[in-house]
Amino acid sequence: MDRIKVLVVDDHPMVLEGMQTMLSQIDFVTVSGQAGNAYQAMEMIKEHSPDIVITDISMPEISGIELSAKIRKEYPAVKVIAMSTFNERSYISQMVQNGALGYILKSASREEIEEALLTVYKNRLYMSVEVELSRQEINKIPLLTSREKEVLSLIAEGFTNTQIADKLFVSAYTVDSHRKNLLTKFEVGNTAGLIKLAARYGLI
Amino acid sequence: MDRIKVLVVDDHPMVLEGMQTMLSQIDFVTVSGQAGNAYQAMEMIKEHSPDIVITDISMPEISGIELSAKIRKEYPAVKVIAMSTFNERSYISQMVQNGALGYILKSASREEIEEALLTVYKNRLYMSVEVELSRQEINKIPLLTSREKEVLSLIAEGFTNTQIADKLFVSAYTVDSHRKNLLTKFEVGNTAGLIKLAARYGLI
DNA sequence: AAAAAATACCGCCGCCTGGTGGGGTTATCA
DNA sequence: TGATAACCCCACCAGGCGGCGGTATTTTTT
Repeated sequence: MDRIKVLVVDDHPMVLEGMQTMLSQIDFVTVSGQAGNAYQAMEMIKEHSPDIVITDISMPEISGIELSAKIRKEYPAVKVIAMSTFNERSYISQMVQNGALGYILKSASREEIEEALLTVYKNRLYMSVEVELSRQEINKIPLLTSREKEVLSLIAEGFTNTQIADKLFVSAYTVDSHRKNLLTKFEVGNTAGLIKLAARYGLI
Repeated sequence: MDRIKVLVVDDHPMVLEGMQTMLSQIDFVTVSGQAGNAYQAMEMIKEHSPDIVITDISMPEISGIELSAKIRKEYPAVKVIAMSTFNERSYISQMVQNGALGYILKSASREEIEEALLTVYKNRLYMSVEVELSRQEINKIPLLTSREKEVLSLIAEGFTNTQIADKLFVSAYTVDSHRKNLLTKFEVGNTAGLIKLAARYGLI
């Protein structure tokens, strides 16, 4: 097998250097270059035609998501692995929709990067374990009605049942019912637990 | 001037490698080692006695904050620079309280790391520009006593005053007092607002 | 000695929690 | 087409506990 040519894209120099070092320790990989933004990345692809592009998601100007779409359009043979921190899980589906074949976290070990590269090279989907785990957690996020979302936001802002009732022109009992349904859906026993989960899921 | 001996601590191998590479490009720096956790870090300090330790904040088991406190206690001559991602700014005040002299983000450039090292080496405080900008928000984070942090965590997990009292072997009245102090310190009117702010500040 | 933290207590008001059910809309199917 | 189910929004009640205003002692820290 030929060595896999990899291009790394990230606006953080530290990550760029770290990835470069880690990739150079893998014997079947040749790093064909580094790019600090999407423009540089497109140029490097044109010049070096890498097999795989590993790109950060959140970058100024053009995001990794847009870059991925651009690559798929102009260079469909080039495979994309998306990379992010723990806190950007919500982008996973967007990346996959835009043609990314892999998804890893910046905390990935050398072994994991190796596996991701090999899997994606064979044109198969790779998801890091942590991502997969958090995907299940995402599926645990209850489906809320629009009214429930409304009430949840107001509770989070510290309003009481009565105040919320006044704002929504309904009885305080009604607000209370919504609150209770929220507690049931989130499987928590009181407001504190509710707000904590809502914050974790990015709902407030 | 002798070369500054630097130890890097981070549980993400990619950051470790990246920082190592970037530091090796600075002529007045010698990297005296890498550590993947706080235990390794303490051993390396004992062995190599570095001038400066650059440590990640959020690490499993022992956090960078605790590590910083430990270093100040056992090796007061060793200076600490804290490092985090964008999303963990709330820890800055805690780090400074625990003896860190500098604070940089993982997106720092080589030049910025250089400046941070030189400043801290002279025993002066260094804050990266991005951090400085958000410091005003950080100053709003109330200083909590250890007991208050404990109670806050338990409230966030959904326990009632009585349950918390049982866990801490104190009266429910006491727990209530702590709760009231928390509400006052956070300037909120009820538990919902308390948990929301605590979550935003990364305290729970 | 002074300040801060942790502890403990009282009483009132009302929000919060647990349980129950009615009216309206939509979807599906016999 | 009428029946049934599912879901949402709304409403009510009883009781417990939280929210909130105090006061005060003991322990620890500075």
